[in-house]
Amino acid sequence: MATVTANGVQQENGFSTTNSAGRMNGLSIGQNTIPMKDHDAIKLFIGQIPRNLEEKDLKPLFEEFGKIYELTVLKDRFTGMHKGCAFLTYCARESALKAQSALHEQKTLPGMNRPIQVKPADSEGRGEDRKLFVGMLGKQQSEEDVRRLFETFGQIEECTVLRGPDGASKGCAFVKFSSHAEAQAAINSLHGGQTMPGASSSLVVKFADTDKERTLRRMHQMAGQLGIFSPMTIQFGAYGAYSHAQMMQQQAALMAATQGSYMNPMAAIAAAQMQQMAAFNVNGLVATPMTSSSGTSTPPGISATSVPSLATTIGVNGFSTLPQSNGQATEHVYTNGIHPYPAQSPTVNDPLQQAYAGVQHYAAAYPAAYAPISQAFPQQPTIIPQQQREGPEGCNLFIYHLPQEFGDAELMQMFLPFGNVISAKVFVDRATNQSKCFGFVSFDNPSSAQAAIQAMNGFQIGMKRLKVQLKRPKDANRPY
DNA sequence: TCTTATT
Repeated sequence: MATVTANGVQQENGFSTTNSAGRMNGLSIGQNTIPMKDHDAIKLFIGQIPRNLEEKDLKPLFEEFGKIYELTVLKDRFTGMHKGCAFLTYCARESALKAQSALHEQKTLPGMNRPIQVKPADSEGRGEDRKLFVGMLGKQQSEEDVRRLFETFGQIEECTVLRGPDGASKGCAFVKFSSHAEAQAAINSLHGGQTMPGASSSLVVKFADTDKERTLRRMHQMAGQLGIFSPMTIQFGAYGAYSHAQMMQQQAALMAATQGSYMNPMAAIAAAQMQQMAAFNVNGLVATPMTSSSGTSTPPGISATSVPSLATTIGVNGFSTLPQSNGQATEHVYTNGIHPYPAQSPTVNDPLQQAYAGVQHYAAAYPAAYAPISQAFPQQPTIIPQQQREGPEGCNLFIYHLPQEFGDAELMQMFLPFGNVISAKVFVDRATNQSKCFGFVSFDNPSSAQAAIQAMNGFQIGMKRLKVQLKRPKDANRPY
C-alpha cells in the first residue's frame, strides 16, 4: 500500500499500534487480545462513503493508520438504509490524528463527488458554537479569499464556500474557528461592515444554524412542498403579524415539542421524509389519506405505523394553534401558553379535522397508481360553496399566489379556521380551465377577515407566499 | 444566504 500524504506532510511508514505513552493497546490474556482504547481516544466521523461499502470494505482503508477499536457504518434506524457515513474509533489516539491528516478531504472514494471526510465526531467536543455562516459574499470569492478575510481573528479549522452542482458559488460560506471567542470577534468586526463586489447587501457574519435550526428549516421547507399548513409555516410564513418575542416564545415551544417522545407533526414530517417519494405523485401532490376517518387506507409504500397519520396529526394538532373566529387572533394564540402538540388522539368529530377536507381534496388528485384509494372514498365530505356571495364591506378578501392546484374548496378550507366563510372562489382561465392563482374569500364579519389576513398574509406554500388583503370595493377603478 | 451525512 502506498504511503498516504496529506497537505504535503509525509507520513511515517509502518504505523505503530502503541499509544503516545508507548503502551500496547490490548489486554493480552493467553492467546487472546481484548481490544482496549486510549482513555483519550478520538471518535472520528467519516463522511462521503459510497453507500455500497460496509464495515468490512472500509476496514482495510483505515487499518492503515492503526488498530481499529470500533467502526460503525451509520444506518437509518427504520429503513436500515446506509447513510453514507460512519463512526470510527482507533485504539490509539495517535492513529485517529494520522488518519485525519492523511485522509480528510484528501481522496475521493469511487462514485462520490466530494472527498472523504475524516474528523472528530460531533460528540467529541463543542461543535457549532464556533462555526460561522458567512452570507452576501461575492460569487467569485474563493475559499482563499474568505480565509484571508477571517484569518486575523483566529485559527481557522474549516472554510468552505457553498457551491451549486455546477461549482458556482452560492455566495455564502462556513468558517469554523478553533474557539467561540474567535468566531465572536469575527462577527463583531465583519458583520455588516462591507459590501462585496456583486453582492446585494453588506456582508453577513453570524453563527451557523444549529442542527435544530437546520431541522426546523427543512421541515418548514417540506411542509411548504407538501402544501401542509403547519404551525411552522404559520410561524415563519406569517411572521409579519407577530412580534419578535412572540416568535421566540413560539419557537421555544416548538423546540421543546420536537424533542418530545410522542409523535408530533414535525417528527411526523421527519419520518415522512424517507417516504416522501413514495407519497408523492408526479405532480408533487400528497397521496396520503388526510383524515383518520379514512385511516384504514394506506397507500402503497406508506406504513401507517412509521408515519402515523401525518396529515391528521397536523390537522388536529397543528391547526389547533390557529385562531378560531375571533378578532384577537394573535393575542389569543400567544397569551394562552399554547400547546402546539398535545399528545392526544384525533377525534373524528374535531372540526379542525374537517378543516383539512379541502386540503385532502387537493391531495386527492391522485395519479392512476393511486386511483383505487381515491375511489375508495368517493364521498369525502367536501364543502362546496353554493354560489358567489359577497360579505359586507371589510369581510371580503383578495388572495393572490395560490398554488396552481388550489380550487374553490381548498381555498375555503384554508380560511375556514378564521370564521364563517360564505364564499370562496378561485379564478379560472376560461380558455384553459387553469387557475389564475388568485381568488376571493368572503366572511360574514370583518374580524374574521382581519384574523385571516393576520395569519395568512405571507403564508408560505411551496416557493410562494400568499398575499391576503381586503378586496377593494367594487367602485375602485384599478383593475388587478 | 445554512453543506453531505453525526449513532
